[in-house]
Amino acid sequence: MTRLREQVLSLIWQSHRPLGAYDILDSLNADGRKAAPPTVYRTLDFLQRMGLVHRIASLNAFVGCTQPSHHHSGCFLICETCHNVLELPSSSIRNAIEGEARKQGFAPRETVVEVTGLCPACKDDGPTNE
Amino acid sequence: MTRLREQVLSLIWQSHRPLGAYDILDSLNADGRKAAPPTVYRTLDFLQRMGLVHRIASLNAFVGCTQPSHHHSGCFLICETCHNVLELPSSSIRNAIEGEARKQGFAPRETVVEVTGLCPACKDDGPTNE
DNA sequence: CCCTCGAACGTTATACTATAACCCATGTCC
DNA sequence: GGACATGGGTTATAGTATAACGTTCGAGGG
Ligand SMILES: [Zn+2]
Ligand SMILES: [Zn+2]
Ligand SMILES: [Zn+2]
Ligand SMILES: [Zn+2]
Repeated sequence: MTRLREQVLSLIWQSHRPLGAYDILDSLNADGRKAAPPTVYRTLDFLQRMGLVHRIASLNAFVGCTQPSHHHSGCFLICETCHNVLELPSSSIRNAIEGEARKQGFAPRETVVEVTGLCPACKDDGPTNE
Repeated sequence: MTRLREQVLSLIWQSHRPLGAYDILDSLNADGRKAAPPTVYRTLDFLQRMGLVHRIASLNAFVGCTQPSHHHSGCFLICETCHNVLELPSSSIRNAIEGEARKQGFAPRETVVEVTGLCPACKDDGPTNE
């Protein structure tokens, strides 16, 4: 864990929404570091390999993992209004999906599950607040 | 259904792999049409709204739907070697996921399920053929 | 018939996301 | 000290997507 990696991880943890790579880049540069895109993407790759960060494919953005203890593909509920993301403990869902895949003779390696919709707060608050 | 839309849909159907928007763009232009990116993206938006085409978020690419009769989010098995994609009839999986989401008070609208791995053919053929 | 309106598409420019390729500094092992 | 691996800076470029505006054409109403 280097200073750069800590810095990026901390940015991701402090935001409760997914961060784009260029958001992170801007924060780093605002913070005095002289970074360019490859720096950020390399760091994100590392954090993903460590299981500390997930990429949200449908948003091109990155979130901290809430169960970094073991490697896993995540399962995410993404609010379209407030943009908060909830990571579900996904093992049962993933098992179901990968079971279905194996039934087709397919050997799963990585599974993306991303549900977009409205979180409890935004669902109840009606269409008033964006 | 206009000529352009038919043309794009036919390109997508003829390819058994996901096509990138710029692949489609190149095909159109090779075919005499003078198209630019917005033309392609607009057409793809339309075809998605019609339920004829799905976007694969983890590939930034588009595939034809195999059950265009009713609107649905797809559930895809994506081979990392041959790049073929199989769309599963996903209702049971989607129900499970969306049930889990509702348990959290979340109102699901769209669900992305994308499994990458090896298809039956590539799994058995070993690492020989790319 | 002429007018209005909206849909489809062309056109230009630009934003956003990600990677290639190369360099140098530092640390470890022999 | 030399060989090698890792981290990260630097420059350039590739790949994906949208904003904003203009033109054409056809449907429907006066
Ligand atoms: Zn996680
Ligand atoms: Zn919300
Ligand atoms: Zn489908
Ligand atoms: Zn395959």
